[in-house]
Amino acid sequence: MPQETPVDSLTDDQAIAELARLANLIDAANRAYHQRDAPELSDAAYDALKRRNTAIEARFPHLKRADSPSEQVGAAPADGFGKIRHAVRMLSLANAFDDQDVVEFDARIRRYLGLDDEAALAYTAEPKIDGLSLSLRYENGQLVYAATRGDGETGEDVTANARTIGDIPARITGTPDVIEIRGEVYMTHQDFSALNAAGGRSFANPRNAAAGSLRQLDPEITRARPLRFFAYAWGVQSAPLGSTQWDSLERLKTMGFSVNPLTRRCLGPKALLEHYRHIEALRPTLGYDIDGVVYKLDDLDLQERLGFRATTPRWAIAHKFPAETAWTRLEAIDIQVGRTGALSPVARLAPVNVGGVLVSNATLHNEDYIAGRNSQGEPIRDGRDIRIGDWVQIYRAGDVIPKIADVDLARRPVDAKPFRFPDHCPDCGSAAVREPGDSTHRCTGGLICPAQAIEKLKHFVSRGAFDIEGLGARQIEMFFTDDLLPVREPVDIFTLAARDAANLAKLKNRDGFGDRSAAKLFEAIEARRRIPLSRFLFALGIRHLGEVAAGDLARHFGRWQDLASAADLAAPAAACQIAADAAELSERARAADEGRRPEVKKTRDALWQGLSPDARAAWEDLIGIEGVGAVLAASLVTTLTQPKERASIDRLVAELIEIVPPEARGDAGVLTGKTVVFTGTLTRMTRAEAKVRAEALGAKVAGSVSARTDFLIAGEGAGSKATKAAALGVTVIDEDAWLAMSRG
DNA sequence: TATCCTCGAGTTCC
DNA sequence: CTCGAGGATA
Repeated sequence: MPQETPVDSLTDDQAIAELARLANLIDAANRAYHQRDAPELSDAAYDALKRRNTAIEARFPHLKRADSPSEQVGAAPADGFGKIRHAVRMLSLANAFDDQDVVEFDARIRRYLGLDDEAALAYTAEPKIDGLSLSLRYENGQLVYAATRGDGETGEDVTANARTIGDIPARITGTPDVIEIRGEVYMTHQDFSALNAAGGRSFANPRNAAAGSLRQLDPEITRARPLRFFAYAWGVQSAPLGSTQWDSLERLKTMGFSVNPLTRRCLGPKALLEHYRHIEALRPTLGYDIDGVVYKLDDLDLQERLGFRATTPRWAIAHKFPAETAWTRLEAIDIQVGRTGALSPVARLAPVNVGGVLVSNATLHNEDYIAGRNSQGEPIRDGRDIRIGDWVQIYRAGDVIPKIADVDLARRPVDAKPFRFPDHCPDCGSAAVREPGDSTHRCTGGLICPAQAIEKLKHFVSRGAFDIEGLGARQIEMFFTDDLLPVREPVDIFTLAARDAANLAKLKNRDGFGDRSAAKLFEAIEARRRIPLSRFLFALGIRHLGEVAAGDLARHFGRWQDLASAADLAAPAAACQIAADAAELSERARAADEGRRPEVKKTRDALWQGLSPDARAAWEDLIGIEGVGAVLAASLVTTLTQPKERASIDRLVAELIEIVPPEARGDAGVLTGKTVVFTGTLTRMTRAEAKVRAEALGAKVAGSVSARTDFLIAGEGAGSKATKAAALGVTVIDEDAWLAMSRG
């Protein structure tokens, strides 16, 4: 890299050239950051470019460019692509990494369907192409749009580019009126080498090349790139394609799509594994990148019965090939502080190429992982005795997260010492303690720890939470340390505009902001003064309270005020729970020392006796919510009733216009709003299946019978629950009645 | 009390 | 994407 001329000694002409060069570099970096099709600059290098640009602009204000990078916020969403909402979510798949995982996948499905002893199930197995997934929508046989996967819900409209790909027919015949075809866009090794040799830019690997080519603003550039497409799935359809996965794929072929020729139908996990080895053996000769084999349950009716987990279908899995590895030196171990105060060690590595990606960091999880053994001194799974200066073998777990696979003890420096985990927060200096039974050290600084505060704020504006456009991690860090417009807690975000108006120096005149971006940011913030209760709760960043639990709580309470008062009522109970846990822990330790059996129930009961009925009722109500247990409840209640935390939340609430209660569950189901409990053995469907069924009909499925239960569904051999239900006057129905009801 | 499943939290590179 | 642990269940 050439030595940079100091800003002060630049001539006007040199400054113009330099500003142009910087604008180009920064623009390219922004695009790379956004489009993932080029190697990215490090944050430090990126910042250095921006700083130099700003310095030159300050020295030569009259030379500032119209498209100055300082006018743009961070990586501007430079997309010329429209957004398209997928009619049916684009899925991701669960992964299997060894034979055992595949056997379990099959076993899980049989268990769920209650087919334990029956003949082997049929699956399809096909190579998992390492490209990018694309969804094609055809209406009356015409291609109407093509969308990238995006986040699964919404993708980018790349229709014009998709039309230039030879494997993608513009028109298909003999199909349902409306159908979405899904598949993978990829580039062969040969085409990839030719493209890179032809000059212009060089891509790191075929996948990046395919991604970069598909996301060209000019479709003519895409046309010139040798992209290909394999179809493997379908979304909405007005008529079924077949009754099995296999038949449907055959149907796709007759429509004119390429389906991977190595797709096979296999009976049972053994056959799947055989085909996996076959594909693995052929891998080097295929001429395109694959990263595993996908297995799907063949029978579509069974697929439908199995349904989905949060993000993945239960009826499919991706069996990944072993990851690539590389050796490098561990130069240092740094400690990062998370939003809950967790201290996480990170390995700083001499940069090394692992499967086409330059890796310089790797997670080390916690103290035990680095030591290779737990606090009792027993070796732990995956753990290694890792020391600074060691040669370590890196792989990317699931081809993404860098991890340490192995340590070369022969090359360990003689003076290398075991890593001593810090007992203080590297950021605020507070004690960092590791609770007994916990694997992580936690900073006890709470609200006073700046690292925690920043991470909490980042979480607050993140996607599932307040999701404020134009306010990402980078901006949060900037505002946190800002003297004029500080943002130290969530409420500060909502007072930004007013404070900016009152300031002499305006945000829009700052580095990294312009007229437009400042106004847009304020607009985005305004829009969030109305926020769904579930998002609001999730945004608070309370430990153990994630998106799902936040949704559960929101549905249960409906209004923020109701939840807050419930927390106030339950406060003594939460304190009691925590005290009882602590007492139990020390009692167990003492009992172990003295060689007697611990007495825990008594103390717990004694503490519990002292509670007011109101407190107890409020607590029981919380614990009664499905998915909410004592740990979450205690965390929630103590946070909400801690005076400083609560004051901060109240300040935030005062700035909001409305915390919107969740919409009542659609009244589509016959069981909407009802709470049902299952007991005994169901003979015609498994418990798990029945639960999903009931929920689809709008019911809440609880584990135990209470006065709030509407129906108890009693299978064979129902016991105490049935007795209790009778005593409480709860309606008890048998399996036949349930089947009739659930068919509606 | 033990076991299974799902969620939460933390992390990397693009 | 993975690990740990919370929560549900047998």
